[in-house]
Amino acid sequence: MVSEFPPPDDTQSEWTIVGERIRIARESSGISVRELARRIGVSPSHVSNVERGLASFSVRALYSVVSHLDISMDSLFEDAKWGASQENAPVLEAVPDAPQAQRTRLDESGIVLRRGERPTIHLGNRRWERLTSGSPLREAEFLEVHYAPGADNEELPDFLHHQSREWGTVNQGRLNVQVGYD
Amino acid sequence: MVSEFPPPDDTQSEWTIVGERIRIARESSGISVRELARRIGVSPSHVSNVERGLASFSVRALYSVVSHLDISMDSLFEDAKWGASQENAPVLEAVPDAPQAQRTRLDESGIVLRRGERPTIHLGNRRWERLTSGSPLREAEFLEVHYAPGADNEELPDFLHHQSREWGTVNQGRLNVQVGYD
DNA sequence: CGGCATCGTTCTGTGTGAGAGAACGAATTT
DNA sequence: AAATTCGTTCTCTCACACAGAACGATGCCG
Repeated sequence: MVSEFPPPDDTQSEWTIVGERIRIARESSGISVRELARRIGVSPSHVSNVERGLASFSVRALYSVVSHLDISMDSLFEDAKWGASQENAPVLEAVPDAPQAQRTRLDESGIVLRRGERPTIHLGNRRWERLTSGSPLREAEFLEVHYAPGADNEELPDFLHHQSREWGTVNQGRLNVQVGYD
Repeated sequence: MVSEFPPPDDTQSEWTIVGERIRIARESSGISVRELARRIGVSPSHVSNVERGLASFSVRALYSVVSHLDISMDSLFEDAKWGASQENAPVLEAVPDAPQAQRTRLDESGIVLRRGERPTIHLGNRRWERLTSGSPLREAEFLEVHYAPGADNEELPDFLHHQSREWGTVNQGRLNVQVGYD
């Protein structure tokens, strides 16, 4: 058999790492290839091949996998192809009395946001201070919110209802929270 | 043409909502079907069909979509099939002086975690108080951490290096942070 | 008005890869 | 030594992820 040149196959590296992560997650759960296959409704051979980067899952199979292994889809693909953002992150020390040069690098990197530099939104009797730099669209936002006494969110327009999860701690005072909306 | 019985097609509902969300994200970006198709390397017709739930993306196409639209994979599938957890969430008021019955429901739901009920981990000269209930594996953790003066993380074992992102605010004192590791 | 883009959509058609299923050797267990 | 169970390695096939052309609308410009 005449073997063709191994095609550049830029997806191979991607699926290889995804497969490895699935294997890690599966073994962490302490279940076998066959058991996982049974749960997600595919053949054991297929699971085996995917985990070794020789095959790939369909979206519905992948969805089933992450559901049963209780992991997130994004965690499987994070830094798979582009990323490396986390990998070769520079090792920086954010000590308060660091040399000026390093302080600047840290500040410019967006890793550290110092008080007084916080992007702030004033909404009537509320004040929102963003505690992180970077895009507010993706990932997460981290906010410090100040409500004036008696302030409320009643007049929130509908389009500010967003699909996401929120965590919060009350540092001072007393907060009435309505969970859910109709 | 003899049309077959429409198959139960339990994936249809799933892909329908995923398609809708892609459409919303695309239109929010202000780009056309053709433009998105060009960027992710598929035909415009295919994008159109996927957005209307008549076809589905491969994993690599989907990965390309979320990369270009700057959204997360999980956001596309959240509550798509199982969930509804967010949708029909009960509307509850967590007011401090609420009737006892409602207090109990809120506490048991895991939505509210009151002070004194926090799961706490003592690690030598550090104290970690979890501010959320629920599984620490998935999603996010929200912690209040107390370091004794001079305490550090030096002796952290390797396996505690985790793939995730962390945000933090320093409420009191002075904290030396090392970003990245080798 | 005609002409030209560009929009999203509707067809028909096809190549590939997602996945099945049987059989394998190696460990365990009885 | 028979019977499980493990992960793996084959071969084969059918669905479906996609392409590509053509469609009717809409809008723009002279």
